[in-house]
Amino acid sequence: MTDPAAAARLDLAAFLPYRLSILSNTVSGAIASIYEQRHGLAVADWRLMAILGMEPARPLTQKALCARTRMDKVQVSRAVKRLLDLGYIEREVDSADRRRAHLRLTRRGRVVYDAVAPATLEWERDLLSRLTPAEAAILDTVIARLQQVADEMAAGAG
Amino acid sequence: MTDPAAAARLDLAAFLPYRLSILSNTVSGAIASIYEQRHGLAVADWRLMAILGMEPARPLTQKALCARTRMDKVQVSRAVKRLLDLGYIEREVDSADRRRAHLRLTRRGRVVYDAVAPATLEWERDLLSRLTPAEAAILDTVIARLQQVADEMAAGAG
DNA sequence: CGATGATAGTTTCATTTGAAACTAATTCAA
DNA sequence: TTGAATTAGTTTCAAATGAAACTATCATCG
Repeated sequence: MTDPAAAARLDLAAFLPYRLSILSNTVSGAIASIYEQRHGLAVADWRLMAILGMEPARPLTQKALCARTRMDKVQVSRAVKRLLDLGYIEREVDSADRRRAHLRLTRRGRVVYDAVAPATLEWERDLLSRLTPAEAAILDTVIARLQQVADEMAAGAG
Repeated sequence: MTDPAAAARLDLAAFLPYRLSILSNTVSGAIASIYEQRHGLAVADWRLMAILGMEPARPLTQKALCARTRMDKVQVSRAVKRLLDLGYIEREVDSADRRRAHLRLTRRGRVVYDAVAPATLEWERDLLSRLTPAEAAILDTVIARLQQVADEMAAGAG
C-alpha cells in the first residue's frame, strides 16, 4: 500500500472517532461549566460526588469508586483529597479492615449535589429534546452497542 | 432544592455526557494503538498527519492545521516539532510572508500515512458493521445534530 | 519613513498527570 | 505463628499540558 492513489483517503472531519472526541469534549465542557467555577470542582471531583450522591445510604470505598467511574486509583485518591479539603465528603475507616475507608457526602456536599445534579440532568434533557424521539431512542441503543463492540475490539487487539 | 428527597437522582452510568466520554476514550484508545507504538506517534501527531495526508497537493500552515483539527497553536507547534524530528513532515517557509511555513508529508511520512490511514478506516468500518444499516445512518445524523446543539448551548452559556 | 498594532509561531513556567515505587494493613499457606 | 503474597491507598518523580509572555515578521496609518 505504498501507492498514494490506492491509499484510502482519511477525511478526519468525517471520521467517527474524531467526531466522537469533539462531541464528547464539547458536551463535557458545557456540563463542567455548571460546577467548576461555582463549586470549585474538577471533572474528577464531580464524578465521585455524582456516584456518592446516587445512593446516599451506601458509603463507598475508593476502590468501589474506581470501578464505578472508570477512573484509576491515583485520580481517585487525588479527587478524594480535594473533596475532603472542600468539606464535601467525609471518610470513616472500616473497622474490620483498616486499609479501607468508607466515603460519603457531608451535609454540605449534599447541598452541592442537590444543586448541581438537577442542573446537569436538565442540560441533558435540553440537549436530547432537540432530537426526534426516534433519534433519541436509537442514540441510546447505538451508544451501548458501540461501547460493547469497542470494548471487545480493544480487548482483542490488546 | 436542598431537600434530598426532591433532588433528581443522577445515575452516572446512564448519563449521556459520561457515556460519550467513556465511549470516545475507548474508541480513541483503540485507534491510537494502531499508530502509537509502531510509528511513534502521539494522538496529536497523527491528527496532523491525517489532515496533511488528505490533500497531499495542498501544503498547510500551522494555523490552518489548528482550524482543521481544533487543536490550539501550542499543541500544533509541539506536534509539528515531533513530526519534523521523526522525518514525517517537512516545512517550507512562505516566500511572501516569512512568518508562515507550509507543511507537507515527506515521502517517509506518506508511507506511514498510507499504512495507518486504511487501518484506522477499516477499524471504523468493523465497528460500524456491528450496527444495523438503519442505526449507522441515524448515528451520523444524531452526532451531527448533537454537536450542533451542544455548540449552541456552549456558546449561549459561555 | 517610523511608530503602532496585528499575526504566526515558540518558549517559559507553573500546574497537572501517570507510572512506578512505596506504606500499611490483611490474607494465606506451611 | 511467621513469612510471602495481596490489597487499599499514597507519594514521588519525570513527562505532558496550558496560559501567558515572548520573538519575529508583516500591515497600516500618519
